[in-house]
Amino acid sequence: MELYKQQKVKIYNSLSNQKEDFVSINEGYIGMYVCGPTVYSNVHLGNVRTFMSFDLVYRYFKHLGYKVRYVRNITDAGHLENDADVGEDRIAKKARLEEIEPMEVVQRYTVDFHNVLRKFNLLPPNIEPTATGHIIEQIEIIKSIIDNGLAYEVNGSVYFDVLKYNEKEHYGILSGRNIEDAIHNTRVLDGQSEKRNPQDFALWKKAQPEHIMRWPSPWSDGFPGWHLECTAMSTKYLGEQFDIHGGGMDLKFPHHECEIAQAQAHNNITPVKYWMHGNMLILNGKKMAKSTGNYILPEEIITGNNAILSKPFPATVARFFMLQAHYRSILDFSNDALVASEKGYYRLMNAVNLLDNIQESNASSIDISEWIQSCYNAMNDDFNSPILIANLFEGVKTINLLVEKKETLSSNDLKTFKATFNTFIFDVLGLENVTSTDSSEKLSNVVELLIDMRNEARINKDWALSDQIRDQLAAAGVQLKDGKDGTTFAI
RNA sequence: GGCGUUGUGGCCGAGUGGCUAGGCAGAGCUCUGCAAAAGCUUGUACAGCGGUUCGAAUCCGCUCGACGCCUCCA
Repeated sequence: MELYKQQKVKIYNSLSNQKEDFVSINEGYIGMYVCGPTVYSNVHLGNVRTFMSFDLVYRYFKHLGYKVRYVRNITDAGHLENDADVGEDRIAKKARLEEIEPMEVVQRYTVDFHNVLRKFNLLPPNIEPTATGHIIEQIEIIKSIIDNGLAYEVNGSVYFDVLKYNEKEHYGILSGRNIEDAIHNTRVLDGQSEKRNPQDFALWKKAQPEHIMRWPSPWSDGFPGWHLECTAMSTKYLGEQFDIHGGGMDLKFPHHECEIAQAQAHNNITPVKYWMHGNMLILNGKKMAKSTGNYILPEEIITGNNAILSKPFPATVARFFMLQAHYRSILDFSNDALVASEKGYYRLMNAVNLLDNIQESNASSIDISEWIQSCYNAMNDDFNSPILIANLFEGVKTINLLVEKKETLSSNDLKTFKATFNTFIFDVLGLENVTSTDSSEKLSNVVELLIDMRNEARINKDWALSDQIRDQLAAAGVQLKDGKDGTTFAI
């Protein structure tokens, strides 16, 4: 029997602001859409956190035996710098500044994005569509919305009529706003706006003559509005209504609100059953954002090449750090927190490495089924990875007791225990087992030699010499670890 | 100003109306020639003020603070 029939997941649905039992539209299948990056610059660590949160969701559903279609888009057109009325396209701007083709910008940062996510061990989505690859689909949706009387054309641009839509539907259903308040709070500043109301948003924008990113349409040579691509691509690959839509908290309004309105205006059905929003990664008490310069690049974690870092960290340690917080909580990034996580991470991996040293017994002295279910319970409760990790550390204690033969497991129990421990750490959390000793072989040989010399000195009870070797190695940054089975070292 | 989230012990970070989160650091113990490492054990907490309750850090109200969105951002 599939695991998902035994393990019932609850998801916090942003639409209802409460945890709901997850029931997929088609049993055994899940359609999931996550808003991807706008590829106009390098992704920062905050971006990575959001995608990692949904990587966790994807991995867990797969583990439960669901057949998941995971779609995550690449925004390579239409994302304006300012509001949908006046700003410059982010990618076009970057291309202008660097004097390269917009598609070169897109290519460069798409490749970077993939490289970064691979380093952090995120699984690729099943479909990764681009906005520019779906211009026709977007135009068709605009036509449909115009036909339904919920969009209007002005000077070659098409806008969504939010007020008209709001007469029958609730614009603001996701973000808990109502349009009347918004109208009262809107600053009326640009008199030359083509929009009937400031809340209206662009579905199609006519391109200025100098604008090089342009496609033909019934209204003008131009480009699609940012919100539209997600509606077009999610509808195309997941259907008019699908299970899960995810993204960063900052996309809730207006982006996801607009998606709901567009899809409803187009198909007359609300597009998404469960909306999920990952929270922000903050740095220096402020949101990480490229636009403010308050950010850290994923690469800088790995190289240590950032002023706030005391040293480099393996990517998987950063992953572990982020998974120690729940995806809906704001997470505060700092060097100290990362250092603390790293120590915990190595303790966890040390236990993983000890698993093979455990010997099976005739009978079990502990009940592992309860522990296993507690791991599932953690994940079933809105993907609570911090609780799962706490349970895994309970498992670490158990492993140490088993190694010391203070507890015992039968052959079957041991097999199940090992499999569960490994599955949650590597398949579900997506951690990788790296060793802290990544020194070169030469250095390793030299240290081994010194260890041999020290051990000889110790046999001769020449403590002065043995301590000198140990302490001077320590001063050089090489730490000796005397164990029962000999001496090892760490750098 | 509006909408929303949030305020937990030295630090990071979970959580529930009454029962230990967990990690790091600290302390004690085991091991060791000493030390380190490793393992085991362990203390300090729920912003403030009211209210509901037999009982609240957990529910409600107010105050103060922080953050996000309200123009683009994962």
